[in-house]
Amino acid sequence: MLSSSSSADKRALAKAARAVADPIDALLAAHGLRRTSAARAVLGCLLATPDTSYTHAQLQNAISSATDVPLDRVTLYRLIDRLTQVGLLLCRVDASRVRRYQAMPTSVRTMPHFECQSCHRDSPLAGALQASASDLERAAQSAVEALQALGYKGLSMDVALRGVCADCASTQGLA
Amino acid sequence: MLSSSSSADKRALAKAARAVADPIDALLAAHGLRRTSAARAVLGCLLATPDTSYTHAQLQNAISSATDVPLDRVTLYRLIDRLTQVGLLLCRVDASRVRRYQAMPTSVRTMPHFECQSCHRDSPLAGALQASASDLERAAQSAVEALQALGYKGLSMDVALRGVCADCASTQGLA
DNA sequence: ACTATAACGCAACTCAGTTGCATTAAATAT
DNA sequence: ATATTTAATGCAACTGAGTTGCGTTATAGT
Repeated sequence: MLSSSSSADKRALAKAARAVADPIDALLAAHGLRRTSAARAVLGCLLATPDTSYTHAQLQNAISSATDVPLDRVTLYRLIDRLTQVGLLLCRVDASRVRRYQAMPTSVRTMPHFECQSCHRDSPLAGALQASASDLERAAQSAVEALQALGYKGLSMDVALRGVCADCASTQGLA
Repeated sequence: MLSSSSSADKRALAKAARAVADPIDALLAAHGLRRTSAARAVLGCLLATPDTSYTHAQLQNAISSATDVPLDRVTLYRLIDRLTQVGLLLCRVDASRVRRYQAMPTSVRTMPHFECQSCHRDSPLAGALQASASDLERAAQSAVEALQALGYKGLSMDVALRGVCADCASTQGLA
């Protein structure tokens, strides 16, 4: 009965309450991670800006300016690793070889992009390609669903076109 | 007439003959690059193994063991850059942040692959995903054609799925 | 053959990410 | 509630891929 609950019970209840109250704490607990201030800060920052990816440096900067205590470079690297391994974060390597992290998207959004091998610009595919892009997206969706049926978790798809853009192709000696 | 041809003419003819005789020399010349032994070696190696990508280290190793004179690290980096910029090579960054180079494919083959964020395995999508994969391929093909119509050259598409594979998902505390 | 310049080779450097180890703080057991 | 266990932190030193500067060599055009 309630009146006889021990202080241990009270603490457990308080913890559970906090975990339920804060969705971030709940997520951390659900994935077997400790609820540290650093983890809360990082996950909070990334969940607040879905579809936005940060490099390690950008993330460290964002955290440091938001909180008073800046967290260590290496600690952040390891924290990110943990969050990624349990499927809370999505990590990809961009064209300039740096990793970019973002909150794992809930729905599968595919934004095909083009990387020029000559000028190294990375542009989203839009305009004339809208039609093909939505075809791609539909195909991607069914691929993802197939994988989910196999037990895969936290799936995300990335479609990259590479080549030489029209600008670079015309200003170069090309075959 | 032939009997009056200067030595300069002879050399020019010899060059032209060699360029025609050797498709690699022809490619280099057509893209405004000098026909050096290093360029011939690299392009030859990559054209001999289409759909196979090499890291810088693998390429340097392959060249060095094939020829007697090993070429400099930096020289190889710059050579690769040139070949890529003119559209002869395709460059992509793999999951472990290293660049992989291969001869620019002639047709658009899309081989969707999956990168597990936990075990970091990179596996081609096959089996149950064959259907979705071919859908993807068809959609990719039309996107590429649209870009080609806009003047883009040497196009290639890369479809990457990321997430946590079934193995990792089951052996982890997951939500 | 002569010259201009692209390509080469070496040394030193940068940048993203990693490893080892001692210390601190969550989570769990007493 | 305190003790214990173990995950997470912070620091320093390291690694590995790729880059920059610069003097030298070899190719392309005269």
